[in-house]
Amino acid sequence: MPDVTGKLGHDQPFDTEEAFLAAYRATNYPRPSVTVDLAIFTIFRGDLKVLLIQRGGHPYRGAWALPGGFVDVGEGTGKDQGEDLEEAAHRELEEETNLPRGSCYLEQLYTFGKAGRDPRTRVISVAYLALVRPALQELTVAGDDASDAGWFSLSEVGAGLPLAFDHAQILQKAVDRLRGKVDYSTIAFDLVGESFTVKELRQVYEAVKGRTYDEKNFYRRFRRMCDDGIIVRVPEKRTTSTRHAACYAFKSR
Amino acid sequence: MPDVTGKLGHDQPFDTEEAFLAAYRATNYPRPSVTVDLAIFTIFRGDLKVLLIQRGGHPYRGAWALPGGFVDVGEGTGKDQGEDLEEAAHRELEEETNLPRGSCYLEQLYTFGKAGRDPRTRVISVAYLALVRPALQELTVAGDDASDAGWFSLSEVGAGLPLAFDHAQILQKAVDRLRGKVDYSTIAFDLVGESFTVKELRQVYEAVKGRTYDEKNFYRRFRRMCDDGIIVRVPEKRTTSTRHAACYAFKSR
DNA sequence: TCAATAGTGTCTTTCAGACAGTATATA
DNA sequence: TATATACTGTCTGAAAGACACTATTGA
Repeated sequence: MPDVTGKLGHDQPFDTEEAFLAAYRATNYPRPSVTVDLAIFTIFRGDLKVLLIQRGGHPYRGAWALPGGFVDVGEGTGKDQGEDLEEAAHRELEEETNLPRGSCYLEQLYTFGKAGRDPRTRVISVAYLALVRPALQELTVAGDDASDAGWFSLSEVGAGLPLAFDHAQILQKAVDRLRGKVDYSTIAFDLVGESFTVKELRQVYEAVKGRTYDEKNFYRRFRRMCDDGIIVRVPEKRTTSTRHAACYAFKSR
Repeated sequence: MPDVTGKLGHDQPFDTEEAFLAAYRATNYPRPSVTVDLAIFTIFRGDLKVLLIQRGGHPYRGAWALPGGFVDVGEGTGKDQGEDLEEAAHRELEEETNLPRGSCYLEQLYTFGKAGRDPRTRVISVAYLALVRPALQELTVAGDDASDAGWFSLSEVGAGLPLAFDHAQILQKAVDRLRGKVDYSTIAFDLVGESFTVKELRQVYEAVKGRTYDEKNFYRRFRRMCDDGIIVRVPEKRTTSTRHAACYAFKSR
């Protein structure tokens, strides 16, 4: 039944909305828990990696899972409703990576709400997709610390590393979104350093899409982005080998 | 804090997952209400329409809103967790349109979870996008019945018809998704009849995108879809004017 | 001067947009 | 036979894939 009457376990009528809200008391109909789960990606040595944490307790004890946590809904009353969904995602991202807020790309992915996906109680999970630049990667605890968190190649996850809950499904959706979006958006620029060479950007595309790109054709595509003002030259030069490569930066506006 | 330890308001340790779950009791941490809201579109006389219902009670009494309702989470225990999120969307769609399940296109759109979006209590809304074929349109109560539900042109909604809650934002996102997806998916076929002429399909594209398409170029595009086997000829002919137009059908597989 | 990587040019196909013309059926 | 609508063809430009060549710099 739709909420056409505005009743949320309380009877009508009230003349004004103020009066209604003042008298309103939330019902005790069962409510689900709502979590935010994160598919955090980075690129490390030409490989697309996802951040996983090992579960210390039941259920799925010992299994690897996407990081996440509960959304703070405050007291749930009209006044104190807690944090925004997106705020929760930012907070979790910050907690998991130790990176300053706003340093990573973050977008909502999909909401997973099958009954029984968590054996404890009804949990609806709003999944987010996050991208960490290689330069920031070393700042994350997960980088070196071989504790209960780590970056995993997608091939590892696919081959014999089962994930907790429906996280394999969430991860798949995140990869699909990333792969699809890289073609028609500027999302790739959130997976390279602030300044980058043509080759570096190409390697991001290759890692994300899981295929190679023709070097020459990619140069042309790159130059078109320069012509369009999406990318600008920066004075810097990269000197990894004999000849030095020019550096570029993404121009957000 | 992420749910790395598996604790959901209950202390460790348990040797087996079975033992843990048997002893598990859900906590009384505040939980949000979760609703499913629907942006249901159809095309009527070359115009993209959305289904709105008028709110009979507070808050936003008298305002128009997207149809929706609460997700049934059962008792919230391990055993009885209620209906899947998608199931809730199907149920709402069925209730709102009176159309048989499976007769409409349905996909998850986005989850809206800003604190304060509902003045009563914390409500997280999982929005869905639904499409109703013109042929089915007349079967919906909203068609003729000038009661508390009706199909509205987007221009009407934009110009001086304020929506309740953050539904204007939801609607905008739905329109954007529809507009974007029509170019690279087969979503348009869910807005025409089972059989259709070239012109009819073009009019769907025009209504969705809010622009005109060159007739001849569209024919070419149409024929490519025929060549690719996406569309097949059906014996039927449409006889709206002097010359009869050929009819086609979408070939899902 | 050689080896290794940076960067450029051409051919072809595919598809979209602009535009002009032919075919068919009813009145 | 006239007219309204169904349907077809050509030119052009943007962009992607395949492939061969030139330029720069350190060792």
